[in-house]
Amino acid sequence: MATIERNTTLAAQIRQSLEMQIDSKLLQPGVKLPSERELSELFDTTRTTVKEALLAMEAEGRVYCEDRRGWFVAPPRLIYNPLYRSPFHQIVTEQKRQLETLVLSSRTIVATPTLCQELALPTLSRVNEVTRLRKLDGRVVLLARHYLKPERFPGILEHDLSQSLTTLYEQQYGVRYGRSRFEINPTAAWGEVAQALMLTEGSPILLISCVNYDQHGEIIDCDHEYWRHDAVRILVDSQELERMKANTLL
Amino acid sequence: MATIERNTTLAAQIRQSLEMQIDSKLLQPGVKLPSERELSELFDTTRTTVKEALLAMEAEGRVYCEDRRGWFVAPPRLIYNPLYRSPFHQIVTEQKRQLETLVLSSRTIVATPTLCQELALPTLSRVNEVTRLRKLDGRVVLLARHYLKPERFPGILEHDLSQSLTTLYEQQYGVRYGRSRFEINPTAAWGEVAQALMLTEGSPILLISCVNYDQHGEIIDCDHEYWRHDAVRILVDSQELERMKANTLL
DNA sequence: TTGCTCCTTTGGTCTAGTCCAGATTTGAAC
DNA sequence: GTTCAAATCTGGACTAGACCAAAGGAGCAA
Repeated sequence: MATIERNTTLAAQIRQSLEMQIDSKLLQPGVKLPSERELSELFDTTRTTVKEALLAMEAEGRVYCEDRRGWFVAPPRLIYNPLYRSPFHQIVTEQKRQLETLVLSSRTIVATPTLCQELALPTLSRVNEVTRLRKLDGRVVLLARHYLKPERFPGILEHDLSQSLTTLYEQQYGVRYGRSRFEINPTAAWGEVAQALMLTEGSPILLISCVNYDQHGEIIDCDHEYWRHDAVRILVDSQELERMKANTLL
Repeated sequence: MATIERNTTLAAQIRQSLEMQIDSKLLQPGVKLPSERELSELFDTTRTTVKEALLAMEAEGRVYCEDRRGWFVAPPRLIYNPLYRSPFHQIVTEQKRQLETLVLSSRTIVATPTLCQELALPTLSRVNEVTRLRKLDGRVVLLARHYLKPERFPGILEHDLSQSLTTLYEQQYGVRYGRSRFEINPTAAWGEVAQALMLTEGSPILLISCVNYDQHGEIIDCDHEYWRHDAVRILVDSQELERMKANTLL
């Protein structure tokens, strides 16, 4: 009766073996695994097969890979509610994690057609773009690009953009978040995004696009958030919106 | 127009080449690509390299693979709002797509610890499990498992479960959806899930877990939805909740 | 038509390498 | 200590195959 159908493939055995090590805490989150070459010797096989096992574990979010640096045990996912527009720093610290923000660039650009549509702008409008890289407990997990209307936030690019934009909006411009809208797309990382997230070109990522409105229902800005897919779990509760609204009205 | 950028890698060239064919509509959504062997001959390379290109395109949602059947051009994603609990059939037809539902199993089981927590049940409770496979324009895209409290829906397993559960709840039991809560996890497909979705073990998928409440705030049921990641785009608008609530109150 | 085999095609799994580019480390010069 | 170049280590890209299992089609029989 208790015929445990052994997963026959070699890659599956490697996977099980590594998972046991992780589950038993012998391999702690963030710790580097032995190199693909070492693992292939250890399991008496080739790099190809080891890689296959690692890719499947990566898809599940058990391990992650940093380009040419190695494979690591994945920490627990950050729980994230894109509707809940509180300062990101707060979300992170509430979960007892540590956040680090790097401003990669901030400039004024001509909006792409997609952007014009998202921000309800006429074609060839200029927008401010702020690109920031976020690290969770020292690990790069998110590349966020914010796009804002220049006339709405004059001179914002002169401020320190490594702090919370939410706070900056409110304190410097008296703008507060109201409702918002978001979209989630599982997609692949290319070019700058892949580089910044230390991913190989074509790796699967999660793209979260938010459009945010102020207390008067006017569009404030939008974000394109490129997440390492193993680093996040999206959670949305329709009841939480009640609380949010209460806060906004205060 | 069609500028072939000199992306260095061979896999990137194959990708660009295939993408051009798709973009130019020479390869229509749902059409089968030549086999990996044929492509490797065509591009004068090996299956390994062709596969690398295809995997990257799959991650992006441009193509998809069905286990031992071949590679196909991916149709547009279904836009889906997990908070908006209208009959799934309706969501699909509104987007001019065709839905097919197969009931894979319906039975009473002992709830797993996770399930007990989600449904706020005491340990070792029994729940009804309904497993359904959904096809979009003939293609398998979603495996959904519904878990419901038996005492809440006596004899429900005797009904035709290929129709809308929302409608069945309302018409047979007078239960209507109120608020809900959902979670999105990018993860990997194993065992039955992989088989049902015609995926290879360890392929990346999207797991959407919903907990649904009735008009009185009592838990009705929960779903575990295993989506082919290329088939769906999640869209949530906090304003839409206003409309929803208005509907519920009527 | 229905059911059944058998064969072909397909991707899945795996071997055993090679060469390359970027990241890291090491160690010597300053 | 600091700086910088060289050596080493890592995964990325790629070759050229092999065998396997499942899907699908062809053809035959009831």
